[in-house]
Amino acid sequence: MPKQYAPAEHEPRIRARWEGSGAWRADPERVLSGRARGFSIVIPPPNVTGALHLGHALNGTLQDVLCRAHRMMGDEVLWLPGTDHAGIATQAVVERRLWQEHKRRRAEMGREEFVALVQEWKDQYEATISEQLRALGCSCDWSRQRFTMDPVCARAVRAAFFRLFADGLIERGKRLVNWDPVLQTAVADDECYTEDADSFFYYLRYPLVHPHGATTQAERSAGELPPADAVPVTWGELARRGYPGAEGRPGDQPAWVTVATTRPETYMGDAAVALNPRDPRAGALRGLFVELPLVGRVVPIVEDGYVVLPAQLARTDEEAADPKAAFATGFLKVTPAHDANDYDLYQRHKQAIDRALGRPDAGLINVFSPAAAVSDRHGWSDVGDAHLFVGLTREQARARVVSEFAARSLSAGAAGEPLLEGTRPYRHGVLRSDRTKAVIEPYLSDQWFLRVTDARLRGAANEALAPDQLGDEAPLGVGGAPAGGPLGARAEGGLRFTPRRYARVYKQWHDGIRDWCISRQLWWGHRVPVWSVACQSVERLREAQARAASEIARMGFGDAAAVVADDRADPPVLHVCLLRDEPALIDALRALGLERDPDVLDTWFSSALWPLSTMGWPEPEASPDTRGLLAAFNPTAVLSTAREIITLWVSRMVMMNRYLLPEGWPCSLAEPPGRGAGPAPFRDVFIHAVVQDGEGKRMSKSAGNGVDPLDIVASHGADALRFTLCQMTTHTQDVRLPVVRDAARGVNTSPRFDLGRNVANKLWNASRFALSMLAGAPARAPAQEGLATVDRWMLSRLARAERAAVVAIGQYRFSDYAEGLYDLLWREFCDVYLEAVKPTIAQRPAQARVLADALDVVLRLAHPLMPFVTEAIWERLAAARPAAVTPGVGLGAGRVGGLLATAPWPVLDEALIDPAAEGAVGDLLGLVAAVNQARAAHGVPPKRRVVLHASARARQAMDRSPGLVETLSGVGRVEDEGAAAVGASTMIMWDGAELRLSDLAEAIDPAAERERLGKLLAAEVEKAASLRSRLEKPGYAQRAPARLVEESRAELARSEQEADRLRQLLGRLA
RNA sequence: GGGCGGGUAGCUCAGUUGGCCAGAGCAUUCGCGUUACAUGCGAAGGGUCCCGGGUUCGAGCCCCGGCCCGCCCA
Repeated sequence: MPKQYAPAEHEPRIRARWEGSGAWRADPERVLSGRARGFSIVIPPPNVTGALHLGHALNGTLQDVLCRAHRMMGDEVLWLPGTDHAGIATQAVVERRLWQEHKRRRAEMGREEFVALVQEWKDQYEATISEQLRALGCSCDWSRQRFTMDPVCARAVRAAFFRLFADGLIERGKRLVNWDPVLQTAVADDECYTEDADSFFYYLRYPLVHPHGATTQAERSAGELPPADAVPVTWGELARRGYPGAEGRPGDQPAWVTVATTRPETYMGDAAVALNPRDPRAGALRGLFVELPLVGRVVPIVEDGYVVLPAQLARTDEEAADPKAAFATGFLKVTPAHDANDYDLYQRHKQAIDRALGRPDAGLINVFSPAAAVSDRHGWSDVGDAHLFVGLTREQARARVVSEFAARSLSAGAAGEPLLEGTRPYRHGVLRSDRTKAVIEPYLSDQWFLRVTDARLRGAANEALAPDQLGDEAPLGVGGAPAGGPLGARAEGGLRFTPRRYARVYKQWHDGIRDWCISRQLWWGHRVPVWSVACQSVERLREAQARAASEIARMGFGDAAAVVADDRADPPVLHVCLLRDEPALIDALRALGLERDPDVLDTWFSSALWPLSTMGWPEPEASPDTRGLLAAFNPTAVLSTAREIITLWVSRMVMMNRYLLPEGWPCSLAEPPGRGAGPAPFRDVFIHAVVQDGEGKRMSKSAGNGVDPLDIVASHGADALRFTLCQMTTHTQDVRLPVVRDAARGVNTSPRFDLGRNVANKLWNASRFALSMLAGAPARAPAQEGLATVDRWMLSRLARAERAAVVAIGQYRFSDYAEGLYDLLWREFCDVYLEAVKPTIAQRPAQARVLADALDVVLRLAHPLMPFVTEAIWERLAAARPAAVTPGVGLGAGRVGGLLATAPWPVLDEALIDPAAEGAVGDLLGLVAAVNQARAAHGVPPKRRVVLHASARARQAMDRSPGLVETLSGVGRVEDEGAAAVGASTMIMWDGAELRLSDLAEAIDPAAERERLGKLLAAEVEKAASLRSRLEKPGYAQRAPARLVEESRAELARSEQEADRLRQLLGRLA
């Protein structure tokens, strides 16, 4: 074996052995027949837009640790890999490349050709991603790799959509969405970012009017038609109404209110002006209206607490502190079709506004085209004199509105003040599209919505939480207490988050959830399976509905088609959702005028089905690759992911799984779905930390601070990468990884990975040494001799480490797992045990056996974390180890191909835990430390063997672990206490007494000796003083537990005794 | 504005119901080519546990009030 572990020489070969063995392929039969417990994980599918980053590597490592550990513990493991089509992201990337490389637009090539092109891109990246995961050693079941748009997943999407549509949970409606005017599609909040921009508040004057001219209320109720023109309200009238400040204005002139806005270009879409009911002007304005300049629309004034009072009217400090208060006038233009807050405000005052404007939904006045240019063809009809804005872009329209308002005034003649009262610079956040950087337009459009607010979805998701997740009491066994089997079949009882605090995030998100817009105006994705036709009237709609229903029934597709007639839509529209593409039926629908919806579904719709679709739902038996999977492996054991995914994905998976699987699952899929009573798709959700750079910044391509996991595999090896990532994974929300540039290789790396590399190398060398000793040991000799204390110590440490590893893994404490292994391997197996066996192993077959067992146990415990190096060593250990195993140690053989990856987790009897041996070796290690400190203080050359004059007690302790102290501290000879010292000598303190150490050199430096003993004395005096003051404090003896008081007293006595001895030694020196 | 996480050695982090003079790795300094490993071994230095109060025999940990960094939601 070479002196250094060279990962590149082993990793490809071992990967090939693993993958060739078929050990990763899950067998649902073993679960369904009760022969093994199932343990499954579905991978959070990476986007096909790019290569994996360090976050993926971290998550992949954690999942692999869990899978490998459970596989070794005897569970049947399914780790299901796959990728996500990432609709908008992928389409945008491919469109950009298409333009850069071929100067072509997708519109020129048509939908089919474009989708084929994206497919090619996807194939390429999917291959890259799976290769990267393999390079990390991920033990995924590659035979079952899925893609969110492959036929199996597509079937699930179709079935889920159909089910939800038929149950009335999917509906089409006009709503405000985030609109990317470049891609011309709705985008989700998480596909946008906010950027601060310098802008202005514009102050626009809207004239106050009586809407109905001179008609009185009495005349109107008598059916008199109002005059066409509104009648201006004068300042005089306002003054009579008690409007503060109106007296100062010319009484015969028209009055106005001033709205403050950052978006004057949307004023054509105004449906009202709002002010706060607590505004002192509110009363005077009640019943009045304003007329929009140029447009001529007369809109009502409504009162709503949402409106910010201007700073001078603020009643509380909090109101005054609102940054908008400084800019507010108290009047808000309400543009429901172009602002989400205005939309909500409109919903609250819908009756009043619709009545004032004369028809239902009249407030939704969309004045823009999908490209965000002013348009009178998308819902705006009363253009009036505002036609001069039509056709302008948003930016042009803003400038033109401002200049028109500046140029016009309310009253004719020089006295008139301009409609533009002024502008003030204002810096505020502007929402932009991730993909195109375009400013997002809140846009009113027809979209498909999933009513996630329904109790069957949101309610079911919240109810899935384990009851103790939201309580204040810490649950027993955070994140899953091990109980039962090796890793514990935790008691049932619902979804659990680890760390637990994320349960609250999950719950709170649901409480504020809105219906989910699931349509996207893209080409890359699952196309909405609905065929529709708009009808001229409700009567026509009914006719069309009847014809479609009879066609469907006649052709025998009653179970595969759902018909919905929407008579509230304008115009009324008939929708038919199809479970499958049935060409004959589609032709028949076409003949009735129905056309397929061009939109595709939001990517998260298919992601939400991932634990179902990957396992073949709704027809798992249809293919050999999915047969049995759903029943055996859904619910999965755990989902491991990043925290921003809780809302985007975790919640939606829970809703879908609970909705689509029947109550009492696993049972027959033919059972009717339980209406939200099915199981959650996983028992645990582990939220891992986000890896940041050394400054606490998120790693990103654009910032150039990212680390490519494959660069680390190349430089340090996969095991080193895995160890370091695991070791960092605590339960905090983020972890920092200092990033440095490796100029020679032109890549980013981190010194932290050296730790992992060193650990792998340490394991390699320890094994190399252990194997060489085993080769020389008389393996076959029957072991008559008992075990030395240090052997029992080693077994005890192994037994404890095994238990600690199980607990750490079971609680997703990956850092504890890694550090526990580090201590076991480095501090105990290498620093102590390997040193201890050096002088004795050749004569002690039993010790050789313990050594082989210890190495085997270490390899097994470390395998989930560092699979490559442990597998490489285990190959060699198999040939070198003695046939017999130490009693109490259970080490089964590899189940498949002699692979460690398929070998059982070690079993170590409780009886191996030996506190006496641990205490004894601990004492000896204290002696070793004392000797080494004395050697260092006197500059004794490392090679020089010294003489230890041991007390009877020391000698006895040493005899039980022969050679241990000698090897570790360079003691060449042990003499009796009374024996004459050779050469220079010194005293060391051990167990409250001093021992002489001699033959350090020809002479020692008295100054150095004084310094050393002085330091020891000072420490001892400090310690004794602290103990004494504690004991002297009133109440300590009475109130502290007796055990502690006892210990303190004993410790003080020992400390004082040691200090006395040191004083004597110092006195003798002087 | 609401919620959450963090602040402990130069750096990255442990510190589980409050109880040994507060720990690890890296970095630093000194010694070492020592027959498993220099990706190693031995030793040393290094701390106002963010600040201020409180509870307690005892606080890094619990309570109250601040400050700073970060994340999520609105």
